[in-house]
Parts: sequence; structure tokens; C-alpha cells
Amino acid sequence: MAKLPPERRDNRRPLYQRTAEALAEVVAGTPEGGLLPSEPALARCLGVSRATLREAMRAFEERGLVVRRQGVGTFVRRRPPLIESGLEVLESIETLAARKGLPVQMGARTVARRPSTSDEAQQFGIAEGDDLLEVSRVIAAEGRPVAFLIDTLPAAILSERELRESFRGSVLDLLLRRGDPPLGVSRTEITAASAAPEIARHLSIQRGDVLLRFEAGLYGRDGRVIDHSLSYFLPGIFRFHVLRRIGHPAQAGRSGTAEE
Amino acid sequence: MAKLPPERRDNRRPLYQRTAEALAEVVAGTPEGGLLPSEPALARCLGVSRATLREAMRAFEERGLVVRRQGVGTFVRRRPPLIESGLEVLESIETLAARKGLPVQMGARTVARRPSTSDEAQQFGIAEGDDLLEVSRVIAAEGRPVAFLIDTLPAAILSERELRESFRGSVLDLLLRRGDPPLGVSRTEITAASAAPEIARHLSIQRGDVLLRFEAGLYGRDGRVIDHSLSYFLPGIFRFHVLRRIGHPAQAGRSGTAEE
DNA sequence: GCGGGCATGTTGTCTGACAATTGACGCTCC
DNA sequence: GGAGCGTCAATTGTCAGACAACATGCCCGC
Repeated sequence: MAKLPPERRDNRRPLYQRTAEALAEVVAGTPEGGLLPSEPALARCLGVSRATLREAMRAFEERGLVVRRQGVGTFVRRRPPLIESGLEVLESIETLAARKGLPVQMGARTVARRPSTSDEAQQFGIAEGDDLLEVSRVIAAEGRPVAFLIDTLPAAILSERELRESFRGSVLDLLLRRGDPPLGVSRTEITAASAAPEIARHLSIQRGDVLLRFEAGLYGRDGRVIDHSLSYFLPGIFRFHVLRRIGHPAQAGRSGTAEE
Repeated sequence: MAKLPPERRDNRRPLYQRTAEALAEVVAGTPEGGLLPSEPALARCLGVSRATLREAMRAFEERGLVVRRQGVGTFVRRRPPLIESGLEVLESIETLAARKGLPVQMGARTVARRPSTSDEAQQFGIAEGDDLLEVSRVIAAEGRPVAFLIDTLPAAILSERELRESFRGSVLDLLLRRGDPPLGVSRTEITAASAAPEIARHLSIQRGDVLLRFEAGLYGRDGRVIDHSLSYFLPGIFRFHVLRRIGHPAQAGRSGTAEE
């Protein structure tokens, strides 16, 4: 067995994850609507047990990448274009733009340090009055401003010095490069807004012009908020989309606390 | 075995799915950060094998609902508020509003039948010139218009007669009630737009006012487009959000492949 | 008192088997 | 000759049990 090259088998990352990656390549190498090898064959080929393969397979089915039909086989789904470049994966504007082949530059940047308000302190899990760092900057593509971003995070997490030295336009990328604290998920709220005067000035547009607005909380693995970000995009430059699955009625639900 | 009540075991839906639902209840009934029962215990309790349970568990982990630590246990993740009411689940405005306790009414409705253009024919997988149904309506909450929706779908899928009889404001809900064709995912593109004159009139707002705009393709399980919808929302009424997970490092350039 | 080995419980992975479902082939009967 | 039906092989769905890897706390020896 063990047909996977050693650098893949001996890696210290969980086998399931590596299997999922290998499976991703297999899926990518199969035409849309095409039939995948059978599970026993694939498991043999990847050097893992069928159970492990099936866990990865299940995740792929969950994401809508493959369709399984008992007694028939597993097929690569005819996929909506750009399936995995949607909002479900958190990445910086810079990373997104680079993937799309659109070069972007960071424009005017300002950094402010100020004590936190009571609300903010609670949100970040720090003491009231502890310092926050507020980083705002303009992102430009082809010489034209296309986005205005404001990040707020405790100064204890990111020092001004480190910001000066390592910041290349994205707080997210900086935190990812550093690897600490470990990041979990981002909860992003989406709405539309008209440009306030200051933002209009930064983006060289008219006051009141239409903007797409993201307000996001970046959560660490321990559930604490690490970074709060506010993003304003000129509509039409970036295309944001999200895959929505049909909700099984019995799913959502009572999390005990009936808030809102 | 078979501790699950019969109505759950004998159901014709796949066991894995029912297990996932049962697991959802267990997770919902566990405090945040709490420890779940061990996998063997849970499997016994749900009347399924550990392998099946693990597939469901894996899906939950994938969605960020639980955290598993080898040698320790599985914990319910401290979740960002409102975790599963985000955009990742496709539901109609009516369903969403009902869940939030906000009563909505359907306002002016128009239905048009017209032949498809070449582009549309390709999109829906029908012959050019085949009829399409175009349903537009206003959604109002507390007497005030808050959304304007336009659905377009082949007349072969939904007849004018059925539309007249069963339509209660949502094409999605209608298709779900009917159960045919089986629905897969929806790919929704998100942007901001200023209100065109006609839409402004429908929503009783000024021309040029800011709107949140969703353009969605509803895909059947076979990958074909079933319905195309365009939605305009007044910002601030509905709160849309999405959970974004950190992208797996599999994509960026591998830096130190020398050893390890 | 203190440190290290060890017992115990958990998740991670593997193996092999059988059940359920599907599609195709061949056979029978008309 | 053709239509209908049973059989069979291939595939996914599910199961049971085992062992490995790992984390934690207890207990024993020092």
C-alpha cells in the first residue's frame, strides 16, 4: 500500500486532510459530470482506508463538489463557475486579487492608537481603556481606488512596530504569516451603504455614491474576537459570491439562547 | 440497537443525514465549549455505527461547529452569534422573515411569459425561443416595501396555472414544496446598486438610492440552472451575513518542503 | 515532596464484511 | 423475433471490531 509519496504520508498533518487534498486533485483532473474511480480503487490508489477516504468524500459531497449515487458511482458535479473562490473562504483582498491576476497597490495608510471603549473592550475580551490599533488604508487597482479598509484590533495582539515592519496591506495576511494567534472563522455582515464624505474622499467618488460594505469579526480558535474590520468596495470591481445549500428543515435551530 | 425512534430509522432518507440531524440536536443541547459524549457512546446512543457518526461529525467539524482533539474529546465550538442563520443556507425571504418573527406580505405581483434569448436558453439548458416565466413582486414588512424580487425560469418547469394556484411569494418555497425538480445549490452574487427608476418606484424610494443586490442561479442536482433570481433589498432591514473559514494552507506556495 | 512511568479514555485509522441499490446481460416465454 | 423477467456484477451505504496515536491524571518509587 502507501502509494502516496512519503512526503505526503509522513507529514504530521492529519491524514484526513491530506486525503482531502489528494482527492481535490483527482476531482480537478476529472471532467465535469465525469465518473470518479470506485471508492475501493481510490482508497488503494491513495494509500488510505476506505473509511478515511469516505470522510473526505463526504466533505466534498457536503460542499457540492461531487454527487454520489448508490449502486452507480461518484460523479464530479457540473459546477457553478468559480465555485471555491466565493466568500466561504476568508482571504485578503490582496490574495483574492492576486489569484485573479489583478494587481493591486496599497494607497494612503493611517495608523491610530487609542483606548478602547467599553463596548469594544467587551467585544475583544480586553479591559476597558486598553489600547486599540486602528489601521485604515485605500486599495487601488490600475491606479484607481477600489476599496477602503479599516481594521481595529487590540494593540496587545499587534504592536505598532510589527505593523510598521510587516504590514503589506492586509492585517489578515499578516496574522496568517505570523501564525499566532490561531485563527478560526470570520463572521462577515454584508450590506450596502452610501459613501460618507470622508470615505468618498478616499475613494475619489461622490458623496452618496453606492458602496458594498462588509463588516467582519475575525474570531480566534478560542472564540475571542481578534480583529474587527470594515470594508467598503466600489461595486463591480470585485465579484463576491456565495454558494448556498438547500437547508434541511430540521437543521437550524434552538441554540438554547433565543436571542435577537 | 436502534435507539432512534422508528420514524427516524425507517425513514427513506440516508442514514447519514438523519444522523447529522440528531447530532445537531445533541450539539444544540450542549453548552458552548462543552464536551460531547465520546464517539462510541454517541454512536450507541444514536443507534448507528461509529463510522457513520464520524462522517456526520466530520461535516460538523468542517462547518466549524465542533472541535475535535485526539486523545481528549470533541467540544462544541464557542460560536459567533447567529451562526447558522447566515447566507450559507438558502431560504426564501419569507422563511427568513418568519424565523426572525418579522411578518412580511407580498405586494404587487406581475407575471410575464416571453421567449428566451440565446443566452438564456443556454443558461437554462433549453432551446432558444422556449418560453420563460418572469415573476416579479414586492415584499413589504410593516406596510413598507423592503425588497423587490424577480425570478426567471423556464415555463416547462413552472406553469402559469401552477404559479397562480400555489405561489405565495417565493418561487423557492414553491419548488421546495413540490419537491421536483430536486434542488442542489444556489450561487448568489452579491453587490450594491443604485435604484433604477422602475425599481425605485416599486420600493417607494428615490431614484439612485442605495440597494443591496443579489443575483442568484438556482441549480438542480443535475447541475442545470432551474431558476434565476434578482433581488433588491433596502439595506438595514434584513441582516445578511456569512461565515468564512480560513483557507487551508494547501493553496499558497509551499515554503519549506526540504524536510520535516 | 516530587518526578516519571503507567493506566485509562479519547479520537484517528484500518480491515473486512455484509446490505441496498443500480444497470446490464442473458434467458425464458409468448 | 420480441418483450418481459430473473440473475449477476459493480458500486455506494453501513456495520463491527480492532489497534494506533495521543492526552491526561493517578500512583508508585525514590
